[in-house]
Amino acid sequence: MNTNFNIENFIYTFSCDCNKAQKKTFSKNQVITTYIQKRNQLCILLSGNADLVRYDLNGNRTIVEHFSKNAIFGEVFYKVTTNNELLVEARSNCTVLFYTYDQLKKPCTKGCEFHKILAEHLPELILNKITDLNTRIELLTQRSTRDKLLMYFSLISTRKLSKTFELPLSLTDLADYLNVDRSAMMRELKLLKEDKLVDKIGNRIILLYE
Amino acid sequence: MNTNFNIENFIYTFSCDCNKAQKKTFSKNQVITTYIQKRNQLCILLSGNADLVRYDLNGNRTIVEHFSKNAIFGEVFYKVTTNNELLVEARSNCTVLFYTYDQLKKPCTKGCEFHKILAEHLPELILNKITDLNTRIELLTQRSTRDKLLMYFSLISTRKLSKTFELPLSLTDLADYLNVDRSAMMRELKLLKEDKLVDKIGNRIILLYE
DNA sequence: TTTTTTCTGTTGCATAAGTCACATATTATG
DNA sequence: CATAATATGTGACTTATGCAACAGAAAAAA
Repeated sequence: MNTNFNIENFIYTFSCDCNKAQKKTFSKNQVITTYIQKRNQLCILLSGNADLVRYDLNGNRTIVEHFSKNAIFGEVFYKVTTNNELLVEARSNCTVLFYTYDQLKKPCTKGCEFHKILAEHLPELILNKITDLNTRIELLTQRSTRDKLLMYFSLISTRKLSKTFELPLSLTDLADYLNVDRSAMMRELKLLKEDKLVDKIGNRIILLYE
Repeated sequence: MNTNFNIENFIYTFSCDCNKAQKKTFSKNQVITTYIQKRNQLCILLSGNADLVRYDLNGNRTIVEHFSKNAIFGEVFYKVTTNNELLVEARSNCTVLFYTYDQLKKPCTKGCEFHKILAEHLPELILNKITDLNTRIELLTQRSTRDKLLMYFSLISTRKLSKTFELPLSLTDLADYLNVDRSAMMRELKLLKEDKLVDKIGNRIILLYE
């Protein structure tokens, strides 16, 4: 999903005269930013994991996107105007770079190394984001809870190169990510076990098919 | 959703020595391309409308994305490997530019105008794509068929700046786009009419709330 | 440690949404 | 124009999923 290029190392190495970007750290469960459609904010996640979470008027919670190292996110990408609350929440301790789109758009007048390297790698980061979003859509357009679970497991499985893996999410979060009711998801999980398609020991998933 | 910049005009104006891009035209319902994960294809829709459509093993059809003028699409953005068939189908007559990602990535050695302008505007096109995808996810994560319909109508309404508008899709396609069963969607549409939230005369939708 | 909070696992019940089937309307096509 | 093909609209029935509620396990906090 993510590039091997390590922006963080580079950030630590180089300093940039013209750089208006802010670097901040967050601890688990802190709110990194809210989407309020004005600042054209663009962020890069240097380390840690975070989620874009939506709370709707009925109190429903949806994990809209999940971000890991090198993910880009922020208001620039989000023109949807509903009344819902959109927060980026840290899942673990995080380091985040804050830009505005304008800062990134125009080339650095001072010709500094920092901007050069960032501009060079931004297209790749963006490309990764698009494939992530497409994968997300693929997941959400699965017809049933069962299909969503199976596809999610399959994605993690290929990422980890193993039919056995730890769930990177709590089951509560997984339900919010797959956009299904938690108890309904638990029921389906049980049925998958009964059908000998999937086994689950604690946090560990074992795919039994193929 | 899309930029005001008109690539097509520009394409007709400039020619490019180094340009390996192919420009092709398609008539309604023709298949523009299939996603087969090898060629790193990247396409720009110069004119017309097209859909990325998925046919799954149960014969279900899903409209994954809808593309209009200046939309970019192609395999580069799509790393999902399911057994499903992924086709881009022309909804109307279309003109499409075909690139590979490699062609776009490296700067033109001949320094021609064509590449310069394209490179200049590509970030904006990509940004638009990301907001489109985020909107798509927002739509798909609506809880109920009713909510999906209401959000879809609201999107078109803001785009058209009017509470009255023609549906740009057939109802059959709309169901495939919202990822719901067609007859269930029809039922919900009837309920929305009964609840005096939405009216529908033929192809025309009238939003009655607010 | 103890206490509190969050997460997991499960149930009964209600209901939204899918399935199938068909009639009519509308749009393509020979 | 006639005929085929596709889209719309609706109803009866089934099923999947959501909802509410609770108990025990695990994790976090005091």
